Amino acid sequence: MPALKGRPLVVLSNNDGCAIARTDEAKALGIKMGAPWFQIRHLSESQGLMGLSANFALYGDMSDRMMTVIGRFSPVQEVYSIDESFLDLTGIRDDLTKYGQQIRKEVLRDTGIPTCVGMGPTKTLAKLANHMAKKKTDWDGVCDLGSLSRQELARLMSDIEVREVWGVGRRIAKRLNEMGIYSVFDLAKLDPEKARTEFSIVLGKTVQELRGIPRIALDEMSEPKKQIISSRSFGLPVTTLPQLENALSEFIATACNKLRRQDSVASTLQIFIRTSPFRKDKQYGNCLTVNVSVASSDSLAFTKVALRALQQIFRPGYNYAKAGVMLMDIEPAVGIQQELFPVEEEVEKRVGLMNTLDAINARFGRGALKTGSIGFHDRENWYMRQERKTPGYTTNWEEVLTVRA
DNA sequence: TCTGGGGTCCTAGGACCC
DNA sequence: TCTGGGGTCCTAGGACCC
Repeated sequence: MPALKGRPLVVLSNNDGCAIARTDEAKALGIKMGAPWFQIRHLSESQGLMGLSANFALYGDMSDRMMTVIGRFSPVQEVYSIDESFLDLTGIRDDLTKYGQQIRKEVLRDTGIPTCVGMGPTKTLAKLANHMAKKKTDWDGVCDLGSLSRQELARLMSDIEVREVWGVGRRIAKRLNEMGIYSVFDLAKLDPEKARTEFSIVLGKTVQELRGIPRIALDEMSEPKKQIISSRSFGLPVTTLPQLENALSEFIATACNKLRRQDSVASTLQIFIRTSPFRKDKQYGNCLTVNVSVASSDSLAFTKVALRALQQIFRPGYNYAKAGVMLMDIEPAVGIQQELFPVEEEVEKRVGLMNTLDAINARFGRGALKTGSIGFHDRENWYMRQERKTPGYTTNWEEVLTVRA
């Protein structure tokens, strides 16, 4: 939102629970990643802090647009996350720093999104370069490590904490610190073999990547998911079985839709329910994993299984705070049932039914057509709170951005 | 009152096999 | 008294990512 530029602002998680994205201005107020909104809300009066509910449909759409623009700059692109993408720039003859500037310019022009570009001989170094591009305000958002001298690179790497390296999390950073390794440069000097034996294969690769030896391949094709999760924290405590049935049915619908979109079937379902670990109430949580005899992506079949499983683990007398489903043992849909089993008319009908369901929901909006177990009422009782949501400027006809001349 | 959601990879250890 | 060796598969849990 260009109009909000310069304001301290955070994007809030589901239920407006905690801050999951912060502008520099918000960071300057000392707001940590994951800070609960109720603890920082007072800053809205005193410091002009804004908190906005997450609007993932909008972010997903803007991300697609941005990735399309970036993809114009290389035949080989890996979309790594909602806001990051790797490009193979092998063979680019132009000055890479200028090339990076061009990428930034076009993304800004076509989507309004400000970006930074980092270049290096490995993915880990490119990520590091991107980090530098963000931090060094006089670099205009682009950093090509190849344009730096060895000494310059060493000096810059010495100034960055090892925790910033891609693949080094809190735990590993702590252990590295205990060995006297504090900066990125320290880590790059570590013997990769030692990193491998004393930590893990993964860290061994990371060290080699920091030394400029590619060990993490560029994944062009996004692989189909191996597990699909749909879960939510509830807006209010949930106590009854019917409410949980509604919620689980909706999660199944979401998860199975994702499964069908990647042309897969699953043969294992896990469901879970739990109370809030943050409350002083008596606690209960449980999960149940069920193998189904025939792998499918049938929402109705999975709903049945989920509701039966729920009956087994549900205990009355608790304030449930979260529930979810996970689909596992996922494989491609093609040829499984058809080859191993005679195609039953019933199965074919079901596949047709699911296709129709998806088509209707794509056209008339999510939830236009749904199973009876999801229900029409009670949703307010558990569905997430989103009191501070921005309009779906590009994803909802009612909320399309209009410009007045 | 109020604390997110969705993923991946790797490893160790147990079950089981011949 | 002595009690093999080598392998695979599965699962739970830990670590990381955004």
